[in-house]
Amino acid sequence: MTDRPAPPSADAGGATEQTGVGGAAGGEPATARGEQTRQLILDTALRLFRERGYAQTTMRGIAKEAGVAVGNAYYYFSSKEHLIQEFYAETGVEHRARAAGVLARETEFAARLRGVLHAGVDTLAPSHEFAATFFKTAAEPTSPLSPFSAESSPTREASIALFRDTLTGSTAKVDPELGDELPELLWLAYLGVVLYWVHDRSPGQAKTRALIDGAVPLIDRLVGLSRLRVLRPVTRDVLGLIRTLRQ
Amino acid sequence: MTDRPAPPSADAGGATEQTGVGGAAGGEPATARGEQTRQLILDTALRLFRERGYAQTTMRGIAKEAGVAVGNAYYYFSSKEHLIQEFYAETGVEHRARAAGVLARETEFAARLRGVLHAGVDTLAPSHEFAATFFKTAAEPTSPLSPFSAESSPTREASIALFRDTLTGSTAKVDPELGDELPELLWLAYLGVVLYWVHDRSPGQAKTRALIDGAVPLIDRLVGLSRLRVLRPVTRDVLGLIRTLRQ
DNA sequence: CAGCCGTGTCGAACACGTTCAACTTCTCTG
DNA sequence: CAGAGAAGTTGAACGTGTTCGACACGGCTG
Repeated sequence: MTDRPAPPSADAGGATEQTGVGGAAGGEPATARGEQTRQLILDTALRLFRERGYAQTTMRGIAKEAGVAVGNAYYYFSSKEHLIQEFYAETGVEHRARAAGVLARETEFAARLRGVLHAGVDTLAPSHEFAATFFKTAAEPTSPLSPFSAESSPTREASIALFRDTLTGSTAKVDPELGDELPELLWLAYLGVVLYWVHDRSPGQAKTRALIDGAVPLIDRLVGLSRLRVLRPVTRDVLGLIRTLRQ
Repeated sequence: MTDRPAPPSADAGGATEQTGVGGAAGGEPATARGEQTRQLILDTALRLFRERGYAQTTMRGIAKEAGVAVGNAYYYFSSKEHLIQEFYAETGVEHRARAAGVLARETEFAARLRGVLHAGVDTLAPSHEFAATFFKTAAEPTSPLSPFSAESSPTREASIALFRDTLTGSTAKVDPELGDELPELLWLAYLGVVLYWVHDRSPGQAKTRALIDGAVPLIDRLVGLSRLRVLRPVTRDVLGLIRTLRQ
């Protein structure tokens, strides 16, 4: 069980890059062979996560299933948690792809926002069970997996950009001062939806759908109202508070 | 290092109860000796958590420091995480004690709410560093430590009751329909404050204080507006949505 | 071609949370 | 007072995530 013959990989020649970024775990592989192994481990891990759940999947199990040694997995991913970072990235890409349709079709802000939020939940849906298990990791402030962390920055910025598209591509007329902050606020609202979704035990997470359908008109109305003269001071206060709180 | 003489505890006689609730970990100790050991382990654990942080504190370390065997700790607390449940309970009690002063003094809703929220942060303040570390555990939906879990029910209900006091003891006139739900909503807002506090890296968590001071007037204004005839439909919608979403 | 070195790979070893079967201590029953 | 049985206690052992020193591969320089 401990011995294995040489890997049967009939690998195709070798594109040889010599970047030498230095780091191991976390850095990109420098050779084609490395890239291949990395992908193999990652695919195996995400598959097992979905099949057995996060906690039930062991690093030894991943390594065995992928036909490599445990240490090899740690050469590419500095921890079990870091495998999730890749899950985030994949999810983000698929979210944008799913949202593209609605964004091309709709021009009303409410319809666009509703579509983008539903697209996000659609993307996550197949992973609900295992997402609930690992979610706690993302909640830890010091974790690199926190949506607010520096390491999550690329995924986060991409997600905020999606909500910026949602807004700017719409016919909504927004207080320009609010318009600068709104994409980030919408992203925060999306995080709230995901937070609710993770805890949502209703069949098919139907309640999360209800949350989206109920909250979107409220947000839409609120955004519209923000331009009213009477509410300007309130808008100002809220924006001021938000700017103070941003860290 | 492995041998220890008999514990020096000069224990005072024995009140002998015979409840026989059955369970071990989680159930209350049946004898005075048990109660004493349980307290000892708990005090040691919480002290070490604060001194070294949650992750850096090992069960072996707790046991050693308390002068008991590892297995003994598991006789009283079914997991390391369950030690946190006790931290919650202690925190809740202290929160109420700290809030009592403001609630006895103030009659305005905004002042009362502000006082209660600050009291909560005051209570948590000494544990900021270690709270951030273990916070992730509470975020996992399936965890008994989740503030929404059945096992957290006593602590949760007590906390909601505190916010009910905050409201009913005030001079605020609230839409009665909203009044029923508001305490729970305020508790949710408090969770939001704690969530922000956990991520708050500003010195002395000053930004969390700013959040409270900024958000309380907004909540106060919102609650007041809810009675306006024009906003009744909106209030209705929001309440309807909340009722749907409650799980 | 020899040697070097960066890249990739291995698996034993470590510390941890947790379990469990055996043991001790204590109290109440007969 | 004997002993049964509950309550409490023990520490070795298990499986886990993670580390680390050693080794293999392969292309480049001399």
